[in-house]
Amino acid sequence: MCSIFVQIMESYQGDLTDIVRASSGGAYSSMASSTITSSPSQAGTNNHFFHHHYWQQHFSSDPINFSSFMEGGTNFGDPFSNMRDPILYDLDIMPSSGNNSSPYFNNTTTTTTTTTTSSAEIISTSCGALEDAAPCYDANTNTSTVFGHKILEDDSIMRSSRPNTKNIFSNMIQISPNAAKYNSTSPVMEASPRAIQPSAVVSGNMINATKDFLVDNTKVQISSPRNPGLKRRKNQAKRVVCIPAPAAANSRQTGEVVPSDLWAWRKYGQKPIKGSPYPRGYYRCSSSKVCSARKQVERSRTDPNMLVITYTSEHNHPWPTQRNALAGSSRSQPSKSTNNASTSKNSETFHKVLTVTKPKEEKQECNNSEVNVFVKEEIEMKDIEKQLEIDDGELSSDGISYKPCMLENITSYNNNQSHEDFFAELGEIETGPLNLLFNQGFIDQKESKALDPFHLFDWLGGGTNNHNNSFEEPNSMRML
DNA sequence: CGGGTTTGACCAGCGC
DNA sequence: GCGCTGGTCAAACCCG
Repeated sequence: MCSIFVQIMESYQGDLTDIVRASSGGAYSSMASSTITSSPSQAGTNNHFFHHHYWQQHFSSDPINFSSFMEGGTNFGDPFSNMRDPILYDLDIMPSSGNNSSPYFNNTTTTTTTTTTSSAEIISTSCGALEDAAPCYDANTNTSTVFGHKILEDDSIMRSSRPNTKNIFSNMIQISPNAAKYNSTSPVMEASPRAIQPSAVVSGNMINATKDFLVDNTKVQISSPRNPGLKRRKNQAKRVVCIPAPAAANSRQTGEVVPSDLWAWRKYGQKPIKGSPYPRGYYRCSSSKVCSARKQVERSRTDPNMLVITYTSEHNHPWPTQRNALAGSSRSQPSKSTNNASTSKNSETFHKVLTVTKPKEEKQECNNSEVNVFVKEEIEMKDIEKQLEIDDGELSSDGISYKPCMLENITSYNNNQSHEDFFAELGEIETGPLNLLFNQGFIDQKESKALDPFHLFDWLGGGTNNHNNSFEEPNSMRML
């Protein structure tokens, strides 16, 4: 079972164990737990259905999206940084014609926001979400799936805009507490790794941000090394991806096996972590010297078969368009053995769980049988936590722990609409992240597929580049 | 030679 | 204030 968890929590300390709370219970994750563990048949069925149809509809005609998703779904890259997770695409805002007409995206680039949101704002807007939308109550499971919407609302605070709330996925990936960083009107485009502040800008926002960065690169501010401000990124937004560890076929003797992605990473450190027999590797983006993106790779303490990849900050540049930009990553690429059992397993189903996890609670590790892939979005949530503690009695039952929106809404679709309707809507999001990128001026969208400017076919097709020719599609991909 | 990794040292945040 | 811990630096080295 492949599960993707998107979580928001405070000051994540880099241990995946916080994440898994969502799947195994806890005061703040009972809803998520109910879906993952208490309703496996339903979830599995729905997700299998979703997976199968989604792949067929979404990727069969779009190799770029396909490849990007392959990275996220099976090759375990970092599609979550700059590429919108196709599953999380907002069905309403994604322009079918690729004209970037979405007001949502426009808002992300024109709204100046703050990076902090008071608990009152969060809670009140959450209530607003409940009242206004409350679209996802599932009588069968006695759960409400408003968290995605909550995030939407939270996010909308920062955007001074409220997207259409029809879509269930629209907000899961739009967690952008620092979206304003990339605002073209921002006085300074913080681009230095030493100067940049944490950002959870993701996907579409990032694409826009990339544009802004390119257009307005005079705003780039490069600070001197040894900027003390980055030593501890307490407020850093992080995403944690837990994946099955690829086989160590081409790992170096002492190196960790780091799954490939479309970004070029350079390892700059490795540290033994207290309490863990496995070291943590530190990587930074090597595509751009001013890119602040970093990731940490370590093995799960309790399940060495799982890799925990923590992404920090965001890329401030497009995907590397030159193969040589990926050259360095070849040394740490997984071998063709990525098509192992667990990988194939991952592709069978999808779960997406968006939940709030109370930090520093008892931790649990990835459970390979339950969770193979999950993503956690983190933002500074101290205020939220405070409010949660205050309102624990009320919110723990229906306000904080949120059942996975995707599953619930799929269920809703199952009940109220045909699958075809649901996935027909998904089909509207066929314009993938790269297309968005193209829409931002990189290339004409209509030509994107033919031109394959990112050489994704080469990467996926076993070309000479050793970065991705190690990729072998999992069984589930062969359905296509 | 240019890119990567390795690894010890340094530094800052945090808890006591 | 001190020690622990984690994140980063940078020199040395490796690899294609």
